[in-house]
Amino acid sequence: MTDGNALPQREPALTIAQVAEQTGLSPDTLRYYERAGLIERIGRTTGNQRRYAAADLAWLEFLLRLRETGMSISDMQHYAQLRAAGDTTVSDRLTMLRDHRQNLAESIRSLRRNAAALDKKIKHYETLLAEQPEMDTPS
Amino acid sequence: MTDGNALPQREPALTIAQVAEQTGLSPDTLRYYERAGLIERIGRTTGNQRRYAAADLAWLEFLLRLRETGMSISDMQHYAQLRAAGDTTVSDRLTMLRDHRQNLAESIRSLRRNAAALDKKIKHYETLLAEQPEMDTPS
DNA sequence: GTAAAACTTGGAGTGTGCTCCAGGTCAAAC
DNA sequence: GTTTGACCTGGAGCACACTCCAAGTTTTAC
Repeated sequence: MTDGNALPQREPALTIAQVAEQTGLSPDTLRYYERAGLIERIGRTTGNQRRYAAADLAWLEFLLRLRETGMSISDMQHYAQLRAAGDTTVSDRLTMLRDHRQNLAESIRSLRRNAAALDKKIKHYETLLAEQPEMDTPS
Repeated sequence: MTDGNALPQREPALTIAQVAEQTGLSPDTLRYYERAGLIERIGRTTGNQRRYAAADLAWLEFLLRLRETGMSISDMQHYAQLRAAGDTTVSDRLTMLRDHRQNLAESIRSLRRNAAALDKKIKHYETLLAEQPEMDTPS
């Protein structure tokens, strides 16, 4: 939201390939996120090529955190819209984050329960193998 | 194509709808899993309708655990093939489970890191709101 | 015995989140 | 100043994990 669209001063201004490198996303995915409205329109060179500012990077990294914790694209779109709408949406964003945080806590708990059950199964197999170490040699 | 397939005695023998109810999977998904080879062919009535035995239920529940911890269908297919191949594959299955368990541990760690970062963001927003409690009343 | 509900199959369709492509423009290196 | 590689857009295509459908059969309830 600087000017119409010009690049602000002398910020780092990374190319899409550099951002891809740093985030682990592909250039295609970066363009897809922008099209999908997860990212506000990135500043361009006079030749219409994207140049990412440090703030864009930070926002991308936040989005990645949401993604890695299982937030859907459509929820991220919603969050991005709130963010774009300005300071009056802070409490809505907080609500979204708290909800997401709770879901996350629950899914971590669920994973830990399943991990414990897996450990049991693994121990069971280990016992089996310890009792019959070689199947190749019949009695 | 029935026989070679008859129902064993007087086991519980649940219908597909009952298994769907108990596992939370849809009947379509249960049939899909069977077609995909995640489940061995389920016993049938003389009229060709599926009747699930207790062992089928137990296997399904194990599959669900793998699924919930992020194992792909194709990996589950692989595991199911090993299982169908009999006791000589126990050590291969153990290897798969250990690998999966390690991936799971790493993804739990990652989720916890992200959860901590989310907590920071949430606190930041809470502070913001505490400082400017009402935006509705301009100064 | 019959009507309604549940089940069967093979195959097509769907939502999500990318990923690839064609045809063209732009930037960097020489 | 020209070549080479990076980038642009709109749109098609893809992998995954289901989900739905049509047309027919079986089971259950009465």
